Amino acid sequence: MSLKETDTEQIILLAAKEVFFKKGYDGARMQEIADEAGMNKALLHYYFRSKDKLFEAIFNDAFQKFIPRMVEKMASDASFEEKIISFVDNYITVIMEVPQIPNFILTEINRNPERIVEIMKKIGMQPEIIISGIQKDIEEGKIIAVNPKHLLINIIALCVFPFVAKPLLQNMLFDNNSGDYHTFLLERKKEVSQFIINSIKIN
Amino acid sequence: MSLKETDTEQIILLAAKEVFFKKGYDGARMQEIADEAGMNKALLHYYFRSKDKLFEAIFNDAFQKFIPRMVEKMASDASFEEKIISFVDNYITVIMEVPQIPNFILTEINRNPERIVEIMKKIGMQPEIIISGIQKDIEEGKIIAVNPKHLLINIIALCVFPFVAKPLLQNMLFDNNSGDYHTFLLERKKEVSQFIINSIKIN
DNA sequence: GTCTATATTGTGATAGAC
DNA sequence: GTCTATCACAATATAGAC
Repeated sequence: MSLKETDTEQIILLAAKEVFFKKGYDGARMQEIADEAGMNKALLHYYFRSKDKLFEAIFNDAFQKFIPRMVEKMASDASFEEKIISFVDNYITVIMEVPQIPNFILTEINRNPERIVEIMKKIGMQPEIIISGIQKDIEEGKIIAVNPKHLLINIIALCVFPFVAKPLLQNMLFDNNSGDYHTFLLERKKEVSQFIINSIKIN
Repeated sequence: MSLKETDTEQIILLAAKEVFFKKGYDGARMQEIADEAGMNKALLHYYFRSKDKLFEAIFNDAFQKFIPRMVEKMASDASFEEKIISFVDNYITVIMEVPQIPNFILTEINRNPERIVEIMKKIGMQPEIIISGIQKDIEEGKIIAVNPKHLLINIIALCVFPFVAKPLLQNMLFDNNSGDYHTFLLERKKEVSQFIINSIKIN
């Protein structure tokens, strides 16, 4: 494949990402993507055939980024504290690089829940490994007895929610000063892991 | 106003809610709302003039339900434990009555963040009252020293996130068995308040 | 108030020149 | 590979009969 061909394709993907992230599938317009990419609508179809195919490329890539790399972190031999600190810090850092992803993914998944079944198979994220990892830590007396599924959801919720609800929380707590909210999100790396550790540590 | 007029209006609102909740503003079609309501498109415009106006009616109502009634609960003289238990139980119960609301509100707010400023004024939810309430509990030594804003977000995140991410979590943890997930959400009333209390209690 | 018919504009997609 | 022109259909909104 020539360099030029790959180039155009990447420009389209970048533009499409921009528009789909902001407007969602239904709100996005091929015309707007073309404008954003500085080219013609027809060219989008030449490279991706349809709006659907173009969207799918964006969605699959974003979904990969959204799914936390939990297995490596949580299934190690480190102490639970270390595992939590490392996971939370890493996950929030990753999301902050493309903070629109959580809202985009959750919106699109709710719009079309059937999509999940097929996606999950491709990814193979195996939550059972994390669940049983937590179970093991409980049995070894490292943390108090909790329902692992609830704990897992709690961890993810604490990391992700501030990004999904950003416009609301930003206005509610900081009068829309985006710099403040950014600082707030950085603080959360420590706050969240501390919050979790406190709630499950053995006294 | 005659009974018949109010009747039709209510039927439209009910149908619109159904469709807007599922598809969002951009995905919703006036035709589908009309079908759902068992009447003609023209009638929707007769009662609400435009898709925008109809949407606004739905959105404002849903937003009211989404904003937790925190002030009453959190500003009382009860112990912090009691306040948390009461708030979490109540909020999750309210959301479970119309579980599509969190995703609907967060999607639409991200799609059009400008909307918030104006809405927030109307509501007057005064988060400062809750923040300073938490501050007071800290000063009185009822709970450990934490950043009140982070604690507030944590509480809301733990309650709301499982609804926003339902399709994902349901598939991830329960192989799409919706009965299991419903039970899981009911369990959270206790799990979440316990989780919060553990993390901030003084040893 | 409620319906049918229609105006009008928007939007994904393709044909065909260069 | 990239562009212009255009098709075909979808969607909001209105006109006007009943």
